[in-house]
Amino acid sequence: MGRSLKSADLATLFSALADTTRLRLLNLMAGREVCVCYFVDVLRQSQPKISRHLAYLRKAGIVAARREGKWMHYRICMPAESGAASLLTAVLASLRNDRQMQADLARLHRACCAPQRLVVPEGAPPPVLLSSLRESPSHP
Amino acid sequence: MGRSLKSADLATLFSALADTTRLRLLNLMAGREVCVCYFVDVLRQSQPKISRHLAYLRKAGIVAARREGKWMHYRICMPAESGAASLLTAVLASLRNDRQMQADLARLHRACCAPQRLVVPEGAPPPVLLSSLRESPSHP
DNA sequence: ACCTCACATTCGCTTAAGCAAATATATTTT
DNA sequence: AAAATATATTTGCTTAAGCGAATGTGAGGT
Repeated sequence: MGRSLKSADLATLFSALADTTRLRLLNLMAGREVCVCYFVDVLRQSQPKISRHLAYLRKAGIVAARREGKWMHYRICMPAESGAASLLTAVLASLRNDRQMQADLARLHRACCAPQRLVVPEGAPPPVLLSSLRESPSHP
Repeated sequence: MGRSLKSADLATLFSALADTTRLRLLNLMAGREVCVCYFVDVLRQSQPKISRHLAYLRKAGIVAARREGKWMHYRICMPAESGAASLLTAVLASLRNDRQMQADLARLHRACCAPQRLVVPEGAPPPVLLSSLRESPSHP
């Protein structure tokens, strides 16, 4: 289990969660690894905006990135601190009750399974359920 | 049970939690009603600063106030929305693992039980465990 | 080498948060 | 009614967040 909680860490975690776009991104990443182009397609927001929020999450240490050729895959990276980790888990559970979050997930699944309706670039690697992968969080 | 979650509400909740001073205040209010003068004494921060953060929590709807003569008592007011409520409960549980939060509670108990060491005004009503009280949240 | 694609970062701007210091308000005391 | 007490709000300032628009970067394709 992780070190004892520092309240400053908790405040930082909550700052990272205090934005609807970032919550939507985390919701899409719950249990899977997602390529940036899917975020842009599903949330219908500009690519720089998505990238900025992903960078924010990365700096907060709750998301990790993996490069695969031209594509960048993001996934949730559970905080080492156990209290923070269980909180984040509770947050992800709460998100599942939100209408918009459910709609986002539906849109993500449509993007993966109905290639003809894609705005996503051809050949983009679809989201993959988390199982493999054993890398350290990227801190650029 | 509360209405279905709106992600905007969640982001607002996290904004309210994204500050160490406010987390310390919430920790002190966990399970009891506390008079402002105790916050000032325990946290050793200026009275206007404490009041500002209490106002922030009140506007976010997670804290309610009750007046008793000169004194104002604050208490946690669980959000109607069930997802937000269980999240807040999880947060309060996490706070209990924090060293500083534990020290704050110890200081609060000392302030209540050792009147000669008080910086708190004479005759200030001590924190009371939540049981009675049935008022609507104050939205000034 | 050059070009394109997928993504990241910077710039300029607007808005909000946080602070200390000062001031205002409500209630009790005298 | 005046003074004192407990708390709240305002003011002025600094810092950070969020956005769109523009620009930079790294990997593949030709």
